[in-house]
Amino acid sequence: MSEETKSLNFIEHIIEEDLTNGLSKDKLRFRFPPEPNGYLHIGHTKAIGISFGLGEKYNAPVNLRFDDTNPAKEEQEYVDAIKRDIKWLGYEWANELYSSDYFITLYNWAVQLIKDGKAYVDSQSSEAMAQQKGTPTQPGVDGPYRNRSIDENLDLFERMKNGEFDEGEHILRAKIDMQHPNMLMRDPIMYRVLKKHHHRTGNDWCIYPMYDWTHGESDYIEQISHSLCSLEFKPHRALYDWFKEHVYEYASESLPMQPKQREFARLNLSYTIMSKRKLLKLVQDGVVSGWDDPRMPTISGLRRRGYTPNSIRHFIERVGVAKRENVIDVSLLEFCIREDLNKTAPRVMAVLDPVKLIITNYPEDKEEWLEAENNPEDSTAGSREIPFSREVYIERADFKEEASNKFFRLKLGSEVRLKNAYIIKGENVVKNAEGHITEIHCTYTTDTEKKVKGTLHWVSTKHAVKAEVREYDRLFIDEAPDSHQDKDFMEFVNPNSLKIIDAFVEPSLVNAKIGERFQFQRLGYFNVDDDATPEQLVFNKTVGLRDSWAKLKPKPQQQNKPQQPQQKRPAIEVIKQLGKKYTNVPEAKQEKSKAEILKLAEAVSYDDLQPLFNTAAKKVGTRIATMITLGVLLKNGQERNDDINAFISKALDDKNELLVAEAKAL
RNA sequence: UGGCCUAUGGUGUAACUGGCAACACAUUGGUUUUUGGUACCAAAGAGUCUAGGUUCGAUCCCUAGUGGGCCAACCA
Repeated sequence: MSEETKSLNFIEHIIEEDLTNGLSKDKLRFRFPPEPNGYLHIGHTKAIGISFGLGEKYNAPVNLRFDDTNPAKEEQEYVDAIKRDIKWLGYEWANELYSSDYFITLYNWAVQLIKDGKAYVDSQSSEAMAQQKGTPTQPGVDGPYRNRSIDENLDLFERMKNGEFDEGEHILRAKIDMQHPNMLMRDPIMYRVLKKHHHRTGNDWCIYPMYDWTHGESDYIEQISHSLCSLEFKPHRALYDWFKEHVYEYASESLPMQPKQREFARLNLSYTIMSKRKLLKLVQDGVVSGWDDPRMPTISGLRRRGYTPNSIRHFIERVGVAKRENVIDVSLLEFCIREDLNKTAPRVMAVLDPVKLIITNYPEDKEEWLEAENNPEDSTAGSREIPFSREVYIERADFKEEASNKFFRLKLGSEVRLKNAYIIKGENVVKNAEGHITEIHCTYTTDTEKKVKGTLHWVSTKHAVKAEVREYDRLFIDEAPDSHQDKDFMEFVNPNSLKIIDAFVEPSLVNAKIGERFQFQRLGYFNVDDDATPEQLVFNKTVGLRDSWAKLKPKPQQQNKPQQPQQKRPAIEVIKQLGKKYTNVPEAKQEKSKAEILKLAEAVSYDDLQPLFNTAAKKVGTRIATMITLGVLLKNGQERNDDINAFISKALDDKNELLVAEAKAL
């Protein structure tokens, strides 16, 4: 197989460069470092996909490291959920590790740093420290404890560790530079006292290391080669390196690899929020049923909704990796799940909004079991039998008493196919007192060969199985609910994001098991929800099918709008465009461009052209095109004026021969 | 009154580090079809934020401007 040379993203470029500069391939090592304080969401899958994807690409180990340095927020429940979600996505970590595993090493290094005069104990209030820290635009000032003696620092720090102080009394900070333009370098905090129970270390510790001190050193201990994180950590890099370089002095023999932190832009999805804190609020306020509510952008939510690991991995691949802020349209995610399910999901029939259809010339007591293909995309999927009888349900939207011939479905007097069954013809309707259609009467023919425009799905009323179908709409009505300074994201919650439908499904579905995915033909993809029981089927609508009919429908109302004729671009614009590349293209194309410009020039007025006389000297191509166009205008009777003469004479002095030649021609 | 990052069709990402701006989604036509699905074919859509500079040649390198983002938690 010829490996297709896929273009590399900027991180892969960095790795390739390191490799060519002598980094041995077997030294490559990555990590995914979640804090166990919430559930993983679709945004995390980007980070997961990048690090684990790199691991797969280079056959390098990827550690799963729980960044568990804040016992106030972290729980075992989240650890378990995160592991389950990553496994479900199909990734394997080399080692399951915890930052808390390194508490003792970190502590010893911190003591070394104190001994080297690189860290000190500060005993002020957090307010006082914030004061001294300055602002992004104003430098900070040194605090009163900054020059404590090493011995005092050592003593205080040990007593902090021993639990002699309350929270907030003392902290340990690195001694860097209170005037540094990067605020993170203004003597950042390394340790704080926290008398909390930790989900792994219990009550062993009452001082806990901060992120910056822990994260880079954990990377270093694990000998991670490339530490990838999102853009907001860019300012942390200076500190990451500062700590790393100092610790390297203590451990370079046993730990020779110095990790590199590199940052990429995180994923944003339209109509979605990605903040753990805000997702937690949706759960706590009961807006959704839990972290795994099918409307949630969490991995567990997507899983329950019916998304496949494959579809999510493809999505992440397509999203790409770069450094600029981005908003991905949800339609890409939907495309990815349809793409996957189209190939794999068995087709079945279900009617969500039923109306009874009676085939008057079909015997009342007759029933037939007709063969139905399970998946036209998969020849190995086989077929099943579905029952047919005189009375079936069809979708209410599939019938109109009369309609234009754009309507391919059932109407009175015309024919349509019942999928996998017969061709029927609409004869008449029965309505109740309110004029609501209660029955559609039709006749059938066994000639199934003939061509008809439409095909309907159906379920035999006698054999139909009741099922609950949950149809979801986006959770937020705003494209970026997160991004309004003046409004809370909760204001944009869509009140109608869940619709519960009593539906009829074909009997083959009675034994459908939780998690199984189907295509309800002509409707969309559905999976069996966790709430389903042997007595009550429950389906989630994962995503609808693409529906080009739905797009046609709203048209009649807007028909009156004057048809905007395909606006042709003004000739002068096209000329500018041709000109821009003029000097870069091969001669043959140049001639073609010139011919085109000559033709277009006929449609150009002097007023259009005049502004181009001021084109920057550098833009020779545009000037040539302008010159050619000017030639046409002059030929057609345009009189010479000062502007024209100045433009031509300036061109005559140019270095570019083409331009000079065109100018001479005038 | 600062520092850092960033700017390419509607969206996202490319362009082998300077050589006719490509791919995917979305859009619009068409063909096939017992799913108005799928598949296939085609079209349209940017000349790369602006102004300078270097160069035979700039999306790419340099400078300045402008727009967007991040940075002042004993959070990660």
